[in-house]
Amino acid sequence: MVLSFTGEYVQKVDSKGRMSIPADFRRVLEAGDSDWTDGLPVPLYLLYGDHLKETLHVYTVAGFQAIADRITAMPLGDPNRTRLSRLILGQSIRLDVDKDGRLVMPIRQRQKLGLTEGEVYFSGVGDHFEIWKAETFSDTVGQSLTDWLADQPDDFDPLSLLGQGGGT
Amino acid sequence: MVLSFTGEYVQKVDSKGRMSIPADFRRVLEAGDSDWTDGLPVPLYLLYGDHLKETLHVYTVAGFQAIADRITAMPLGDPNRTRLSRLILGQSIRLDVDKDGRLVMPIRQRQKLGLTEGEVYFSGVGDHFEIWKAETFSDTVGQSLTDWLADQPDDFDPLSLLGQGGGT
DNA sequence: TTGATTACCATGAATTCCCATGGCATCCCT
DNA sequence: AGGGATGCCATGGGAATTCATGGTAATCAA
Repeated sequence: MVLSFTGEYVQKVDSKGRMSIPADFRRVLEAGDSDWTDGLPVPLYLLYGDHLKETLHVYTVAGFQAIADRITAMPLGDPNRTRLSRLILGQSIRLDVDKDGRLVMPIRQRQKLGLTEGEVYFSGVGDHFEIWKAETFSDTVGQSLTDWLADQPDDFDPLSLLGQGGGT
Repeated sequence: MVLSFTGEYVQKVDSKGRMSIPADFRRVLEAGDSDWTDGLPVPLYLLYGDHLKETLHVYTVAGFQAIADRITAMPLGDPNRTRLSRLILGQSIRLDVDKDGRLVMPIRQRQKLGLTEGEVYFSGVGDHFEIWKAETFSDTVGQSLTDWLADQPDDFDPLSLLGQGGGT
């Protein structure tokens, strides 16, 4: 897998639903569209399928295309193809980042996050990144991770959870 | 394993968060990126996951890729995979060493170390190296190591702690 | 028309880029 | 062996950009 989206960022959302996309993520989005050149708006695919509870996922054009291709490659009668089509293809939209580097998130998706105005949390996950309402993230995912860490020994190293391989 | 990051160094940090990466470490970082050639900026991955309390870890491109691969090789439903993704992939960024051999540490990571301006301590740990605020290191880790040594017999040899193995 | 979008400026802070300097260590030449 | 000459290393400083964010005017949609 290509390492692309990494890191986490907290950004503000104004009353119009505008939010700055972290500059690093914009660079990845630009690179992920073969048609993009300097000056053009930066495209992205926003996924909001029902399987995503309190978060939205963002893919580059290339990344989304790859997923779409795999879905359309499935047999026509396969019920899973239909389900995936509805969740992924049916529940995603293509959007552009404006020239100030901001994404204007449609009101429907904002509502899905329970987001009106305030802060959002971005988290890189390699081939895509997640968008959360900042509060929701820290109250749920962030908290459970912190709790889990607190239960580990003082000198605990998460990398010890990796399967085989050569570490220290 | 090939010897890579070894030794310790203290370097200055200016008000912009710039710090010289020890030349020895740069050589390792260069070698750790198969795409790197003379003249190109030297890349590295900076880890700042919540499990790292007062320190940051730096890996070569190859070293980080190896870890990322092992994470993504874990089963999708495994809760440990999710935790590792968030701690390692979500909380790390790729950075370049500038042409003067310095790393410009983003303000967020500087704050995590409680670092404003002053000195940092670098410590080689084989496949990666650690970055500490110099003061923090000497007050905590360095001190506890010194204390522990003081409790050992005069003729104590740390190598006696090694398991089995070769050598005279 | 009225609220909602979209397109355009504005700005302070953060970050990048470029150039400069003193200290060492190395290499080379005679 | 002496004496540069060279080059890398760690640091400092200023100018030029980029970022994130807020505000206002122009456009839409129904």
